[in-house]
Amino acid sequence: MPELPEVETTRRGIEPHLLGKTIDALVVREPRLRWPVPPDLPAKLRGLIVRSVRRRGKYLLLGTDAGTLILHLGMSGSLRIVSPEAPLRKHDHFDLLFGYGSCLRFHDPRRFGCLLWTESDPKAHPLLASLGPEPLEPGFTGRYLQEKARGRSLAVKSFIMDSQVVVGIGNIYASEALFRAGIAPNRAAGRISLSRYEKLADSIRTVLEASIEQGGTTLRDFVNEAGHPGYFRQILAVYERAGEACRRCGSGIRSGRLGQRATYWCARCQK
DNA sequence: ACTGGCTCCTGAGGGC
DNA sequence: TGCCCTCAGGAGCCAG
Repeated sequence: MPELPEVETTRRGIEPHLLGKTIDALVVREPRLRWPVPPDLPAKLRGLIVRSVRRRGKYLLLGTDAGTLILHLGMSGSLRIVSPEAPLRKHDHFDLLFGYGSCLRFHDPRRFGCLLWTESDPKAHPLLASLGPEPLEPGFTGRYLQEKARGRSLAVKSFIMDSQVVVGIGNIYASEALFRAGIAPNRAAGRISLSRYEKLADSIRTVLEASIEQGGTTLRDFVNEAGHPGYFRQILAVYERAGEACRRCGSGIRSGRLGQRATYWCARCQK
């Protein structure tokens, strides 16, 4: 399930195949994604050159001279570079075809992903306008987190999964980062000290960077642009390890639900 | 202003 | 072998 590391892995994988390339066609087989793919999009894209392949949070942004494609992988989406003749699988919802005979193919069984288009500054698009800072960029600090959490009673895990607080942290990395920071997931966000928030900001950076290095985490669906899985799963500390021994203290990893989400933690290491 | 709950969707896995 | 149920989750949306 794509979180920031999986989207960044995808971005890095597809970028060299797309930069400077001309879009020949967009072929939409299933427009019913999270939001419908605009019906006039194929006509708009034909002949445009991809000038940039960027990421904002979990959104991929393909920049052209006329506008920007906004793409989200939802929770089961993946993008692969394939030959246009590659056999179609179920749930291959659209192809972006390039003049040199290559194809960016979107696959998404649950259709929570999206493909949208904006001709204005993408930062001003409603989906992107209220996003919080990037966790791997300088504005993201423990002080920022503590400031943002002031007076708030919700659980710290839900707090760091809120894209208006910080982007890119989904259910897997929220549990992992809290374990590394030694903070219990249900602790009220507004009642955590500055020094512990500094440790949490560090843990978030560390866990995201480590996962990007491993090519992301593959639990069920995620594959990179070449169709290969990511390997971060092998070093997950708590996620989907209920009942197994904590790698740090040996006691059993707990699991439960918090804000309708599966949550994993070590009761001895996290307070 | 916050917070928690619901919703979209399909496939996997468990129980019987 | 097959059916039914539950769960997985990103994030917008809405009610309280």
